[in-house]
Amino acid sequence: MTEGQGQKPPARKAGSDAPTLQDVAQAAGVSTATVSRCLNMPERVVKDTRERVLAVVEKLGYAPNFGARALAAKRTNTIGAIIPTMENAIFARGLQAFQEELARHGLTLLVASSSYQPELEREQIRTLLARGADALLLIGFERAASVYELLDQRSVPYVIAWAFDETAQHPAIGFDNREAMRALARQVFELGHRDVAIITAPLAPNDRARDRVSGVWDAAREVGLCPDEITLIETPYSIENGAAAMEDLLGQKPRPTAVMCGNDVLAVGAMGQAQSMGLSVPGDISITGFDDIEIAGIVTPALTTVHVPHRQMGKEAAQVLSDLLGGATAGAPVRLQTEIMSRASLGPVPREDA
Amino acid sequence: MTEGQGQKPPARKAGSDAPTLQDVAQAAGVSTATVSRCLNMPERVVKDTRERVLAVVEKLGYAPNFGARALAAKRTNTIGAIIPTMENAIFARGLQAFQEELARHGLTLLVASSSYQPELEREQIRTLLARGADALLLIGFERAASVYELLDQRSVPYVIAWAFDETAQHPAIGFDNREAMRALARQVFELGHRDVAIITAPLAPNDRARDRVSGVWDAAREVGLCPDEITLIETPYSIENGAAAMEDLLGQKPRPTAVMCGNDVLAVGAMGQAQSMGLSVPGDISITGFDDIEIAGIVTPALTTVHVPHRQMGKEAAQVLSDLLGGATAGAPVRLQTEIMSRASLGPVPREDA
DNA sequence: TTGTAGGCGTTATCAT
DNA sequence: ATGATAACGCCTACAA
Repeated sequence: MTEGQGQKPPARKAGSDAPTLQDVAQAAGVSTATVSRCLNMPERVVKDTRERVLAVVEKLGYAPNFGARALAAKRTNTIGAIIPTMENAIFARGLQAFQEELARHGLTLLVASSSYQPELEREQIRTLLARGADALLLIGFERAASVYELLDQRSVPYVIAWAFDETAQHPAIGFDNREAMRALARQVFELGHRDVAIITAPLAPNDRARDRVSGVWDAAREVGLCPDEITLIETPYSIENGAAAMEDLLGQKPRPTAVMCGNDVLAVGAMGQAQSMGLSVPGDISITGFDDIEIAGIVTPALTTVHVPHRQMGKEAAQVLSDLLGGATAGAPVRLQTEIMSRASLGPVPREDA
Repeated sequence: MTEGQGQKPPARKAGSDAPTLQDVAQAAGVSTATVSRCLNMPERVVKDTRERVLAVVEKLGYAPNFGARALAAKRTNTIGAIIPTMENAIFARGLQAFQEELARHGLTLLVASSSYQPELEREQIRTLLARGADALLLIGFERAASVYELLDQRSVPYVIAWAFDETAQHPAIGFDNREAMRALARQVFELGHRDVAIITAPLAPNDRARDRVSGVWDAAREVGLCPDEITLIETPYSIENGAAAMEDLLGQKPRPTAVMCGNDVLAVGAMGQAQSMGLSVPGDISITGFDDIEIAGIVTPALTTVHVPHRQMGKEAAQVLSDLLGGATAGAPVRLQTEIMSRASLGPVPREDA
């Protein structure tokens, strides 16, 4: 020792650091190993010392350093989720349920968002893994093969949500976007609509959106309509964009009598725009949505849409991951049921008066 | 070496681990220090080797282990935020801006939610610090002194948002909830309303909600009303709860002619309920909100509410933290301006017909 | 410009 | 039941 009088090192300029295992061990008069055991395998230490140690832990406000723990244990009890955006209420709701269920299993959620950009998603996956995520929640199937290879090679458990594909080779829990939208579109066509338009989120980076559009096309063909005749507008998720898209649509020569939207937010925007341009919904024009978020039941008229069990999906996804981490082998994709919520915004085709 | 023939250790049963600095260094024929420098101080390594190293990094898909890095560097470039709930759109919007601005400064956001529970918030703060958060974003001023002491002792930079108090001893950026609500309440009283009710989020764990109620009381006193005469219902944030609260209110003896809600979500629920019970808004009853979220402009009639610059607040909060981390000394609390959005849901008091 | 080596806080394997 | 002690992956003086 070069300087031998002080008990403590010279006071640091900045505040003191967090207490460490070392600090606790010293204060309790035991080794760091014992403190560690008190925290991780309490039954393997005698009651007497355990209580003493835990008292010190409490008193010092000790919390294990996460990084160090991850480094040593190679496990973090953390699940990473990469969602396209946080601003979308449906992801928020599903994630909430996901995280509640994770907590029930002693797992923590780490969220990242990809802004619907595949490269960014890839980046975020790496980041989450570097941060020690033990498993991942992914949205939709579509991503570069190399991403799946990475996950596979590192043997990182993952589950895909918000989409369903019975042929998919990945653990998944979701619903059939195409089938759900087809069912809704059938109702639209049965009501006599033939001049139909679609407002959807951008299709390129979004397989769920594409599936929904395909569903409309399927139903169109069933009634002898050519999908090409269906005007399609792609625009990002927001009420304003929905309104702008509707404005475009209303300028078309044979004005559509029904507009099917890829989600409720676009639908609400579209509806507001139609009304503010003097049209009656569904008197002059029918509008449908997808997701059944809260606002769908609030607007006037209430929105006919597809109900998706977001919370259930989040919860079951968490269970799947927990099982996977427990060593379970991946099961077949799980398919959740959707339900058409028939409300007021979809009505029969208005009588011709052109 | 006990077994000396294989180049590689026996293949692991599970997938391979992530590549390490070691791996990159070996493949590039340099030391780990050089690889580290290539990543952290590229200018301090010659172009030739740098390119070679970075190529290997790319090829191997190397990403630095976050925990190890934090351990060694004692810095993570990560900012922690503890918000009461993710389900509230206003926090979502502000956080989004916060995170965008953080990214601009090379910082990453880590979010945790406290569910409006002080003990949980305290817990989450510890967790975020253990995870290496360099600084924190907190919502509202109210928390145990011991929490502030902890932050202080560890000299963790932090900023408080969504609230303003000129006397506060903490770095803060927000708006004056009380003053904003008082201004809105004045308009309500000026329109002749005297039978007023309040629907608010639970007050106990929420200083912002309390401030807003105080604002109404202030305005009430200004017109000679006793705050006690103002019915007050506390209920958690949700459209349905707003509706239920309104149902209660409409059963009262002198039915209120105006209902001021602590936030837009409760207001929208309240409005829907009033309408579905046959009342006209604002013909029979006026309703106001707070926050000016998107839905406020969508409902019919559009909601009179207080606009809060959530995005600006998020952005500036990020700047403050970035400055603080850069060594800047904390400035005075910043006050952002709110604005009353006069729309259709607030009208004059209906003529008496009792 | 590059390499060597010590240490960051935990866990886990051995001894004891 | 408890205590040493070697990793874990990275950063950073310090040396060369």
